[in-house]
Amino acid sequence: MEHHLSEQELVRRQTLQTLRENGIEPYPAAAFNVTHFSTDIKSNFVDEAKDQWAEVSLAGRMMSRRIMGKAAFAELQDSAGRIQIYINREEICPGEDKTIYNDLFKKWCDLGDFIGIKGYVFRTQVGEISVHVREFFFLSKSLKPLPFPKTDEQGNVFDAFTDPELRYRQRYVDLVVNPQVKDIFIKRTKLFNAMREYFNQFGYMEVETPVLQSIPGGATARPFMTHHNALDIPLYLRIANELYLKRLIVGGFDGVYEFSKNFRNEGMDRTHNPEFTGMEIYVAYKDYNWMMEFTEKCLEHCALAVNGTTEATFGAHQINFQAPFPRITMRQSILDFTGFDIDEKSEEELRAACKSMGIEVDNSMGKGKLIDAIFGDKCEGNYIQPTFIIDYPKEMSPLTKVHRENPAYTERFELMICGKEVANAYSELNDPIDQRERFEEQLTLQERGDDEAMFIDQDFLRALEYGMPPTSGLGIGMDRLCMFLTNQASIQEVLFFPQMKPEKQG
RNA sequence: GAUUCCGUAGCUCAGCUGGUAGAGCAAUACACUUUUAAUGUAUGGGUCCUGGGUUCGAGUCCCAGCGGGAUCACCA
Repeated sequence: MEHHLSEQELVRRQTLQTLRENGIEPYPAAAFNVTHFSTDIKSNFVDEAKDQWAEVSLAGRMMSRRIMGKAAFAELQDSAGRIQIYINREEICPGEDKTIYNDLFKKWCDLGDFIGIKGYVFRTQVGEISVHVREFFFLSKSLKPLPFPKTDEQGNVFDAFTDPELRYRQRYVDLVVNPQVKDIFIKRTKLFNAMREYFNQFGYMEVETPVLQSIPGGATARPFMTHHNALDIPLYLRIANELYLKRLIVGGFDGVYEFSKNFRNEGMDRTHNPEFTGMEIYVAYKDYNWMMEFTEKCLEHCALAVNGTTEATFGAHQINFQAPFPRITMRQSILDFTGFDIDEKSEEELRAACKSMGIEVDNSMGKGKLIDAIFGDKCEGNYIQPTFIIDYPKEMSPLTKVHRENPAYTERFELMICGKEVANAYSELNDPIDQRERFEEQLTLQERGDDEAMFIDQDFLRALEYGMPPTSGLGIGMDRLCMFLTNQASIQEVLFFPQMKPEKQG
């Protein structure tokens, strides 16, 4: 593991020894009572009420230090932010013994070490709110030097810790030294909390369904495969949780939802990670029209909770999550951007249309895939503001109820933001005979060479045969939504630990 | 998977047509009682990603590999 230690690491290990030799435990067990956080002090302190700030106790990492002989300034970073502390030798070492200042603080403490301080809040000559230290405690030793970005008065950052590989592999370091990174993840948690809160107010129930599935259903994707030793059967990591949530609707719940880690054994890029988080919710006795309203209000609520406004910036785009969102049928969308009407067209006509538009096609593609190709190529990218694309062709929606007015289409919508799919919802197909036929069509597609067609889940069909109420379901790509709400172009920036190739072992 | 760029001190980076490895911060030592990218003086620190090749000589040129970024393709 550690076959080579740098000069600085050796020095810190030596200092660790020195601490012990002087009776100071570098990793003390006792709790340290924190009474205040850095940013609360800085935003609430007023000079007139400084008596209220006469006893504060903070803990965190020492991130910088400016020693001027018998006095010194340092910066303490806690979970909330940073605050300057002032240490005066005569005050923390009033007696003969000056060890705490001369040795412990000046020599045995390194940048990155955890310290605890007790003292009072004051304002320095240049006006910075700081903590005047009366007592100094050593809390934990840091043996590896952190990268220390510096910022000048104009806010220019020097020596920033920016190498993506290091940032992702050592996210703990990234979080310590890059406060803007921490903010993204705070927003991510706010997003999840806001969405939960929105669902819970209607009494919908958060549930857990299997991650290990013997039939990976509910979506079309290559699964990760594993093996259960005791049962001696193959198992798959879920690619979606849809079919299990619907079983719960069959079981009699009116509304169920789950934040689901899904796993897809496919390519990785800046919008795809092998494991990602979906949210799916199913509500009985509703249809996709109801679900559209529910979705736009939910997202408006979430945007407000995360950013305090429905406005969001994504790259060059200004987007607004204020409900309602426009609704456009897929037929109309394709008509708008290509002049081609997909209505009542045969597979051959669609294939010819694709070719004339310069879209690559092959013989494994059925009507659904051909239409999807046109939409993906010519339309999708144009929807910057949140927009519902509705009424998808039947062939590309095997789990969706046929449209009540036109059997060539289904009652399905996707929500597009900045040209990307963020949500997908249906009036759920609950006719078990129809569902079986749709699965069988998928099987035909599979035989034609479509390796993404769905597997047939016999138990799910059995559940439908017992009867499922009319239901609408919604799936949201949480990572993608998080990217839009935090203005991040890469999924790796909204995942604490994005997938990386294994590090080479030294 | 394709194309392209990158990998040098703990961090951020320089290093020209090949000729003894550089800076700032961080570290070490000393000085300094209100500094804030603290300051001043001095010092130490390198598997130049790995392995081959060309060459008298490779951080530099060539080949292969490893890792990463970007773009494209694939991917409900």
